[in-house]
Amino acid sequence: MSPGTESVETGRERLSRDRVLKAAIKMADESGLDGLTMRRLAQSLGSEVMSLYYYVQSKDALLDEILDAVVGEIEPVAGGSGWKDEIRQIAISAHEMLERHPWAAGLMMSPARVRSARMRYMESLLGRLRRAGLSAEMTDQAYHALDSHIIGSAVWETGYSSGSSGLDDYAERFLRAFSEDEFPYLAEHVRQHMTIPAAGETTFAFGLDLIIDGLERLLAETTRSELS
Amino acid sequence: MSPGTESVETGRERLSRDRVLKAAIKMADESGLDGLTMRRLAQSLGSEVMSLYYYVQSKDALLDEILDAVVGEIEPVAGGSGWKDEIRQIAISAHEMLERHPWAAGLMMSPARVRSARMRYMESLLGRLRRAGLSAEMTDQAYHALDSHIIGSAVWETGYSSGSSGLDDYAERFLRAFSEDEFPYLAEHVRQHMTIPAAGETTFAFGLDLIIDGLERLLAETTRSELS
DNA sequence: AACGATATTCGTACGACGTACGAATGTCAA
DNA sequence: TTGACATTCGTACGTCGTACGAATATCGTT
Repeated sequence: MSPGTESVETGRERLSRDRVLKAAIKMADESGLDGLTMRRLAQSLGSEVMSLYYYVQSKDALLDEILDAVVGEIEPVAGGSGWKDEIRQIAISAHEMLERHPWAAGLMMSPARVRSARMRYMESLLGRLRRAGLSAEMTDQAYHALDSHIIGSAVWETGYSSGSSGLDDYAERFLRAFSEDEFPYLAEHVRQHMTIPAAGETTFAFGLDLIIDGLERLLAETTRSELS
Repeated sequence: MSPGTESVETGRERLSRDRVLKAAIKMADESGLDGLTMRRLAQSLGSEVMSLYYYVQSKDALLDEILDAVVGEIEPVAGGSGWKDEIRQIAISAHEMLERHPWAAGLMMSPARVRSARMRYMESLLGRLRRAGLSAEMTDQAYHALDSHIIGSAVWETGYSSGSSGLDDYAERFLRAFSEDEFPYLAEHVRQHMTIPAAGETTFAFGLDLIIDGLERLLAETTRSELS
């Protein structure tokens, strides 16, 4: 029982930049961005608030970093399978990342938060489009269409799943809140969501293919008119 | 100079639910959601904080209300011009609303905030799709594709225009922050944004038409296979 | 082993936020 | 004038991010 022998008492390790970031991501995943508090974060690490500021300049900087960390989870795509497939894979990987870390969607909107992983992601998407034969202008538009869809879908799904308990409870209360005569289509829509469980994946892919197929057609038109 | 004669001294009128909501919208438009503070709001109305709570149950309820107010600005579309045009008009009107009130995009994501104006908007969009001949399932998917695009685009544009001063300054600093050899396509993309001013409208319409045209094609396929 | 330098952790305090509670004030009918 | 009700506000609490500087731990040198 010499002092200093049982070095760890409450399981509290030395802090580190990495431990702080990991814990922050975990907390955001579990409690959302609002649940991520410097005090709660410190507590979860067995430390005091101000200790965090040795590893992070500010909460805003912390958000920058964990955003770039999760963006880095988007898998770089293996080449050689045609631009349609490759873009599809990138988009789906991004979508999966946003399902794991729904809070990231809201952060991705800001160009002020673009860091290295995000730049690599943008570069790969832009590159595939451009090399598929799209003009610079069209690449630009296509990129935004894809990103809008990815972020917009994530934002939607987040909203729908965040209804604490089961979605059905909410949907039923919602249905009772208005007359079906007045909103017949809306009623049908809500019922659709109740019967089909977790259609997120399918719905995302539906819109994605709408966009990609549209691009393919535009591309075909362009090249055809260039030949004539 | 009898007391009580000059009833209004600092131009401060009686408060009212309407004045509170209008001021809140104005403040959110000018300063963003973060800039909308109960204290600042009271100040702008020449009142004290707690006076607001006579007209509004909580800040959260206030957000619900101003969201529904601006959603109500989306123009109901005049019928008779074909479903493609009508859906296009609804989407564009929604997009314009979100340009006027960028903060609304972030709020729209939550199904918990669906109120009457929002329900009317959803009903009209769902109705056009369904009456165009889409199945219930396809209507569902199409609706989400459209909404994702609308919200996603708004979120993007918000980010890009919120760079305080000119975008160009930011873009140039951004360009210097990385090597063009490493990110050639990204560099081109940023330049694209610098040269073409305010491409928001065009870019939005580009993606929108991609989706709508895709729906038209799917619809054609469906009806064709039904006939056979 | 002792010391000084550097790295790491933390205690205290400030101003901003949303809002609960109840008292103060205004308005108007009887 | 009085009482009832509508409207406004003062005070106070607990939350947040974080500035500042003091406390403590760690480690290379002697």
